[in-house]
Amino acid sequence: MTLHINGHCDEMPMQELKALILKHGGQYDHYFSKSTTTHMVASNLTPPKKHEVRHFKVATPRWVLDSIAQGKLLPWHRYSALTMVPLVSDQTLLVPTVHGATSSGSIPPPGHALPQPPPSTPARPPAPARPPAPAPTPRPAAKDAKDPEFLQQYYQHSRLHFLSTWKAELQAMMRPIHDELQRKAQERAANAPPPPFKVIMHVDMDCYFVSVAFRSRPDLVDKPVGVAHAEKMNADGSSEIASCNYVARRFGVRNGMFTDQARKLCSQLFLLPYDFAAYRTTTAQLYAALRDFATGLHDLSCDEAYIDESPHITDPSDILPLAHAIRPKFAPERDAPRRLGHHVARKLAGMKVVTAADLVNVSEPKLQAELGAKLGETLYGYGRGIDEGDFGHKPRQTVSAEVNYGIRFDAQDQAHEFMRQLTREVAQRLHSVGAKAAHMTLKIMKRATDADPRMHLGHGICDTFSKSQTFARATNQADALATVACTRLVYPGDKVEKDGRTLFDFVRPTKGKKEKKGNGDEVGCGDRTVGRREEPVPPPRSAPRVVEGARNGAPAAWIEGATSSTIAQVDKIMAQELALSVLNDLPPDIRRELI
DNA sequence: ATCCTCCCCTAC
DNA sequence: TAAGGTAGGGGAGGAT
Ligand SMILES: Nc1ccn([C@H]2C[C@H](O)[C@@H](COP(=O)(O)OP(=O)(O)OP(=O)(O)O)O2)c(=O)n1
Ligand SMILES: [Mg+2]
Ligand SMILES: [Mg+2]
Repeated sequence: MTLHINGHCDEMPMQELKALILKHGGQYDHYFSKSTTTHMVASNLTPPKKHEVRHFKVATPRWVLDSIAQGKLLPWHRYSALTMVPLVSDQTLLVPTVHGATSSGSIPPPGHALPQPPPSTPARPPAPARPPAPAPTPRPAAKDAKDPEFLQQYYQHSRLHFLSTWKAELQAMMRPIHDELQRKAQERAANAPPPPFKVIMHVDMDCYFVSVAFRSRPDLVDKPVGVAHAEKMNADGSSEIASCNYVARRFGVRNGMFTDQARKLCSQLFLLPYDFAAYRTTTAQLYAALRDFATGLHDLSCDEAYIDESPHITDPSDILPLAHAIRPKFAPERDAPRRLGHHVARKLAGMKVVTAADLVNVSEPKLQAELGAKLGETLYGYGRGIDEGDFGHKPRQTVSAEVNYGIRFDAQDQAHEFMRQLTREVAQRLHSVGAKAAHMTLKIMKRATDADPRMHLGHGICDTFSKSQTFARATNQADALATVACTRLVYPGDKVEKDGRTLFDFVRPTKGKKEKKGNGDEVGCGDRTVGRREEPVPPPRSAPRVVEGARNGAPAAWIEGATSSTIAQVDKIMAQELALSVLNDLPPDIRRELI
């Protein structure tokens, strides 16, 4: 059973109550979750709050203390914290509990029952009533990017940030292993005939985040389950499902779907929380295991890798047995096809290409005309079993930090302060990989006029703008990056009188496209004014100019209002020594020009 | 031709 | 009570 404590309770500090619950075999939800919380514990609820939670099982802390003291689970309704509210008759409205029980007063199976004091640890006697705990006043959650704590909190909770940064860490971690495998491969090539077949296996963990969550919730393996942040219990909260298991997929639930939509498809869906630390250790285990099977290893993501098995294969019939050996539950029918993005898939469907086999029916020029030269050629090859994709690692070319959530600035200094935080982040990452950048790009997303105003903290429909600049010298200094971002790529416009709400003003505004995600085949871009070569970075130009730009014919020299997103990206990163040596190798006249 | 800048798209 | 990041491939169109 899983309890959530609402507000503070009169009997004892919340932390102590929580510790008691955990100690005696209960689970604890920091946030109430419709799908995992079985009971709520509350001392004093305001009438509106009572109304809000009237469909849930809400008991007083005394219920927990008495149950522990008596060594058995007492019926919660004797301790209901909702006595002022008439009991509802429609119990079917109750969300599933961890045990699937929907009737009130259900007693969980013994294995999960709250009172199970181990003989060695006598139950703590019920705490005597005390005065209310001193107001714990934890710092309120940072609401949006105006809050200086926002960035850190956001990163702690963003799964996409986790995926991306963990992938970069993985690649760094794998480099020595990769080098070693490469060395062995060269040795083999020198001493033995090349393998008759090139066999690359694609290893991908099933519903990764959910599978990790199952380790602590084995009771749910047969249920439809997703991993997502807790939703607001009341009404309209919804969060994105990072991963869902195959039971849930049978209902149509998908990774990346929002919980409100998912629940319409599958009302019994259970949602479990993230556990980023566990993903890390599990991924490390995965890669350690794969290294022992493979003669080549290409890390793709936290749950996925290519392994080169060519030397182990002398005949095609060896392939499946080997795959079975590597993964006992290997299921050929689940072998994922190459997935296509929305836009490409639509264009292909227009050519009557739905499966890979259909690709043989389309000529290469036709594919190239529809999809671009490169992708057309690549897909033409795929249709014929040709994949020239290389299996190597390239050094990283860019480092970037980007936030498109919680961006709600009212004034320019807020926006600039946030830019300073982002550039500081980029500088730190450069330092951590021992690199400097020779180029920087700033990207801004501006909320489109037709964006949905009810949007919570997401970015919604936006126009995007970007501007980049080459540095005279490569740098990894946070201050330098911040200066460039705030004064060279973007600067406070002259027309700040606009309610004091001018936020960013592109030195050279460009016309943006319609939206970030979604069907992006509107008009192409254009309207680029002259790009004259920028001066070397420090010192910044003293007199920035305002340039009129146009989007759909309207003057658009500044961006105003509740804006959206920011990215600070540095390009052409290089080892520190290299940056200097390249510079020193330049002919003196060019060098003087740069410095 | 090739490079550069700004933009789009994809994957996890 | 949510947490739409991040890196890379690549194209259009102008500059060189
Ligand atoms: N839109 C997405 C897609 C994936 N992920 C995370 C959660 C996934 O568990 C993990 C791995 O992604 P996969 O594409 O491999 O998806 P799963 O492993 O969840 O499912 P499958 O069994 O189809 O591989 O990345 C995410 O947060 N958001
Ligand atoms: Mg997977
Ligand atoms: Mg995967």
